[in-house]
Amino acid sequence: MSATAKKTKRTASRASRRQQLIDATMKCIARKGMSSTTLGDVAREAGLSQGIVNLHFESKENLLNETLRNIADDYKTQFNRALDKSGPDAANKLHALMELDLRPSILDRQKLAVWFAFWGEVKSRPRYREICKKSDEYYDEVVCTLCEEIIAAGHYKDVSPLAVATALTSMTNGLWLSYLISPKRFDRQIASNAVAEYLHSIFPKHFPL
Amino acid sequence: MSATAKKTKRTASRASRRQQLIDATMKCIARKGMSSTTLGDVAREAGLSQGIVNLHFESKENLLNETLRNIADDYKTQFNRALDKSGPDAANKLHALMELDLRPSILDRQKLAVWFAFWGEVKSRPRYREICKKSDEYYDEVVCTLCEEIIAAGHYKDVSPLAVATALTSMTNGLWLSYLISPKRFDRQIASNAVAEYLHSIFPKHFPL
Amino acid sequence: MSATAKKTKRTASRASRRQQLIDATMKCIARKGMSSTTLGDVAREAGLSQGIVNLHFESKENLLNETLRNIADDYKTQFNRALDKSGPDAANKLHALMELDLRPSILDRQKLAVWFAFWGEVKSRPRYREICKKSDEYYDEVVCTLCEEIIAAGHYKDVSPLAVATALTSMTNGLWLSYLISPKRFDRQIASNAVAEYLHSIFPKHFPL
Amino acid sequence: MSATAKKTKRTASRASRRQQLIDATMKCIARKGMSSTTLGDVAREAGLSQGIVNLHFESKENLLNETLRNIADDYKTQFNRALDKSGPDAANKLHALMELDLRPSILDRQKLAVWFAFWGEVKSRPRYREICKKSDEYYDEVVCTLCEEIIAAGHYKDVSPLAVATALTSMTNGLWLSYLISPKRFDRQIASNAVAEYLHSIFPKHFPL
DNA sequence: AATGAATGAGGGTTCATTCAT
DNA sequence: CATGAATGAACCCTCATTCAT
Repeated sequence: MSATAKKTKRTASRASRRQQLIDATMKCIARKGMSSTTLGDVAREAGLSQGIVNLHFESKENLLNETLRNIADDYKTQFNRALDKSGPDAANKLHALMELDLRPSILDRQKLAVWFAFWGEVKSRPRYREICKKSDEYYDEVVCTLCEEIIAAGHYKDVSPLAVATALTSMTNGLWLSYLISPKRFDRQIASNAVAEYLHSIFPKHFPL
Repeated sequence: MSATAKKTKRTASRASRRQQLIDATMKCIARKGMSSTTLGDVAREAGLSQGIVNLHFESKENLLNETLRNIADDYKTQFNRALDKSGPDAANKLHALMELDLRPSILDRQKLAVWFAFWGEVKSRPRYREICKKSDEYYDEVVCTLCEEIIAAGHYKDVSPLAVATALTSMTNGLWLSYLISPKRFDRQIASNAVAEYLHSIFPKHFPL
Repeated sequence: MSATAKKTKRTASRASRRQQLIDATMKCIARKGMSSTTLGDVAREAGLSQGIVNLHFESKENLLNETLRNIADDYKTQFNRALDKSGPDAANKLHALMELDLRPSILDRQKLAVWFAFWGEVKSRPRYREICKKSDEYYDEVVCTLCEEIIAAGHYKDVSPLAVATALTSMTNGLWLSYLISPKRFDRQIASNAVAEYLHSIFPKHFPL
Repeated sequence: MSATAKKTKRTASRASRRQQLIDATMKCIARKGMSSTTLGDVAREAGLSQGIVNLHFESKENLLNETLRNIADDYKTQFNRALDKSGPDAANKLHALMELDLRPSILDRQKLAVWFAFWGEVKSRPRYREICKKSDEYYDEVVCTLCEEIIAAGHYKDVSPLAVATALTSMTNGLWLSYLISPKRFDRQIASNAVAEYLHSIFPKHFPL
């Protein structure tokens, strides 16, 4: 085996070990909450030894930052894939993005617990905000642009693309919260209807019932 | 001073000390985050001594529960007041409730930080859910009922009250999150417009632009 | 009421309050152990308020010293009474003293728990030793003198009064320990027999079976 | 080094660290008393760090239980060795056991302080009783059986083996207390004589002066 | 790279003591 | 004399971090 190959393998191994630890972190946060999650818990969940997190992440703070980055990247990937897979039509794309947020791979209680765990600390930890800032702005821009296109195409009067984008984004975030807090009362169909009804009432031509 | 007066005073004093500690707790959570808030921080914030929290709340867990209950009661009071103050008209009431959630006394970054701090742990601490459950159901019912009344009054077809209520509640919750995460990008006017636009498009007769 | 009467009454009241607190202390030590007994426990047991012990005893250390002194005085009183009540005969007196240690007023698990609680700390708290020293020496001397008288009266050969006194005192102390540790296995009759058999075997003429 | 050897070494090391901490605990109890012994004291005495006790014993309670078990095991070992080393003769064995309790390795003020520290709390901590129960019953049985054998062999009339066993066990326990409380007044020779004299007077044929 | 024993700072909590009432 | 709220030192315990293996 060449030195390069070796190095490659070591690197790969290192990356997968980091991912393994991040996965364990998310499981722990979902199960025990952020404030009760210890590095020992994470190591145990990963089936590894006590000191392993510091070995791979230097500090707990860093592990948490990377965990947030990981979940944010995960979302971004799905967001872009949803955008790509849907046809070129703006309404189609917008609908796909809204539905994405209700898909089981996103509307997943474990993942939501992690998101809200970070949001719960975001005011006191600006770093968390920084990690998500760019993507958040990107999502807003995409949604806003789509709205603009639809408004232009449909000649909708008195409709502010920014207001609609704000409403849509807020709505899905709020639905996440509902599902996180009371999963039993939550009904994915009703949530979907709520979004659909909203889109229909704002853009009736593009979103027929 | 009579015995009754004494007792009343002692009781009042005890209650106010508890409130003082709860206020300090909220400030700390907002400033340092839930996972970094220690009882020492709370005591210092309140200008009192180390052991004071355990003296009045027995445990940190209990302090946190009471803090959540306090902020939930605070919201409930404002909710009911908004309901009472607005006229008897359902649309009026609904509008008042939506505006309430954007009023500075509610859309306050410190309070939101506290709300989200608790929501961030709600999955792993069912107690938090229990504390809010009843009020949450009450709010949902009120909003849903108002929607039903408006739908009946306006003969709106194809509008599900539950879907609208869900959309509205989710929207304000989502707006809270936006404001918490990026207060600078948040624009209260746009938020207000987003809600108004939605209400107008769903119930045009009741919510003219 | 005259000033003197008042003073007398206050003094008496003060003494009885101290006794009340000492009694509460003994109950607590018996129930919870010395290391878990707090001044709060004592005050609660006495049905009084938190700060009461410091008011009457200045410090916990002082309360414990006085408690030991109290239980020691109590024993001394009973010891002397037993000595007085029994006839003038030395064997009679010796027998009375031995039986005293098995009487329910002495062989009482609560009292024993207190004695042993203090003995358990005696090595590290010389003050406890000092409190009991004089009486202990007095008891030893009395028992030893009685043995000497009996030996002289019975012309017992090869019997050391000091050794017998030591054996007797140790025996009753050891029986106390047995009763404290395993009250169910302890049989007062067997204990009594053990002492009687010993006395008989050493001083057969004075202690017939 | 093989995996087995490693494991063995790790295990051994772990066991010796526990023993080191137990030894430190006994020293602290003897020096400061049970109620003043803190985990910090124990760690300092062992020359290790604060958290070390919880690392190896989980809790203070557990450390104390293990300390008692350790001292009880230590005694049991010496008891059985004394039994084995003495000849097959019952009187010999009984004498060996009595002498054992006066040997410096047992009649050691530090060890006695530990024993009495636990006995001082035994009423409120049934666990302590449970830890010693089996051995205590074993000792009683052994001593009682030896007495029976001697009684049978010597045709001693009117001698209850249980009473003698009780007397003997109590006596040594009582002697321990004397030594603990007033080591200066205690005379090992007198103690030994007291026991010898008793054995002689009860079983004259088997224990000549 | 990985382990896990060890560290020690800092957490929640207890409690002897003080003090205003 | 008595109360009980308040204090703050010190306790037990946890846990992020280090380090020898």
